[in-house]
Amino acid sequence: MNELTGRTDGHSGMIKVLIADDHPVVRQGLRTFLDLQDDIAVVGEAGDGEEAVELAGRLRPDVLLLDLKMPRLDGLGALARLAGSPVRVVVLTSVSDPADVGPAMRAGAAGFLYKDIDPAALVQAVRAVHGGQVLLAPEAAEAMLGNGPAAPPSPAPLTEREREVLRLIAAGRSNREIARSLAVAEKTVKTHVSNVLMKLGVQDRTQAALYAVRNGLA
Amino acid sequence: MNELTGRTDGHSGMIKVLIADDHPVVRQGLRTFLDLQDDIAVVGEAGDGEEAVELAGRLRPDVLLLDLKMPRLDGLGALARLAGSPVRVVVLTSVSDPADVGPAMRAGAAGFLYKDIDPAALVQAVRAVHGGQVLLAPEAAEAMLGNGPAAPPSPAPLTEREREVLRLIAAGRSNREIARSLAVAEKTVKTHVSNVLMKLGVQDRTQAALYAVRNGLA
DNA sequence: CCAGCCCTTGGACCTAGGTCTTGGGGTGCG
DNA sequence: CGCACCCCAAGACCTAGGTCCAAGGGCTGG
Repeated sequence: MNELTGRTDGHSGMIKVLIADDHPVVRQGLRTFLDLQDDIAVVGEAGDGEEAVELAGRLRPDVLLLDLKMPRLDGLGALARLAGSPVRVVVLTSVSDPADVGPAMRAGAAGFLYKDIDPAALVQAVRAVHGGQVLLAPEAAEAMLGNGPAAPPSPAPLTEREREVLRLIAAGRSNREIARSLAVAEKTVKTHVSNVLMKLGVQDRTQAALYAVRNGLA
Repeated sequence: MNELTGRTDGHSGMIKVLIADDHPVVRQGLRTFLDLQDDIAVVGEAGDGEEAVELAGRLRPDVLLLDLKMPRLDGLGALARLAGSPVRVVVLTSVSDPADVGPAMRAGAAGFLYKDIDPAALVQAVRAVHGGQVLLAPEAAEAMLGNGPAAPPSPAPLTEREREVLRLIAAGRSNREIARSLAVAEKTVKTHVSNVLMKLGVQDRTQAALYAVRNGLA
């Protein structure tokens, strides 16, 4: 929409930010600091993931600063529910658990930062993410690279049989039913399913079904 | 579109029929007989489920006469893949296996008949189905009623927690992940999932996910 | 205060789903 | 011809998903 000047002009380009953290003082701190920037407007605060998802839908912020550890619904859960939403989500966590990085990025986060970040850098980060960039704290980046390329679902071509199986998965059929429909052993179907999962880069049949319907392969 | 006179007029209301059966002589028999009717036009023939799905998409018939036992992809499989298609599918089977009726109807069949049907009755059936009716051979009807009301997903209300779990299922998360996100034990999640499946009237998480996205609960 | 609902957890149990590995049957190529 | 490669199929094996059953705590309304 607008260029990446790192700073949009006065009023029309205000970056709307939503803050989600279960700790009120953190929210307050972030809010007052971010509001000082004349290109950023904090439009809301959420105390848990549930609220974050709800407010993200209503307030339509450009950027969501999201804590991971929260009651009711945590950051990862909220992230999952925001799939497909236009909001740019920046995970902002205190505890540095490398195991969270992969799932978060795979779930569509646009950034992964730690709370010890320099405030000025955070502001820069918000602008960068709003501009379309993805950015990771150094430690997070390391964690990502460590466990391999998590998100390269290289469009490996499916074989005829595999497409067939995928379509039936997307129709909600069980392996047994698929086997009957294709007149092969259930074991065979499992093999095909396994290959489909690998090629699509997903972990189970449910994700495969979702993938299929979203990409019109249904 | 047109009234249910049981017989649409001359040329504009021709009922386009596609025949799917792996036995050529059966196809030939059906075709010649149906083509004698001046309100019915057989627009194509398929020798297996694969072909049936393909031709249904290309020829856009009004009615598909579908055999169950077929190579490559059987009737049930074809039916599953035609979900959402406007084609009215009439299952036309030779073997009378009551166990097939439920799945077929649940998969969206508009009719379930046996091949020993009186030809004149078949023609009537094609017209009726084209007119929007659903009809079952007596034996099929019995089989349906026998195994309970297969398709009354009475919209039992989900509890707050259950909706939450459903949304996460629809996001493709595993029970373990959902448990982490909601900060509860995995067993708890399983209980919720189980309840959701029951209330939605589906058999597994994949179907639940599909249900959720289709009904906008995602 | 008790009844009833919701949420939670646990244990025991069974089955569907997935992974890994192997082998047969094409087909293309040196 | 022999080799390599791919698709399909299938057996052995392990794990996640789901069912059934039971029970305790919190909240609400009669």
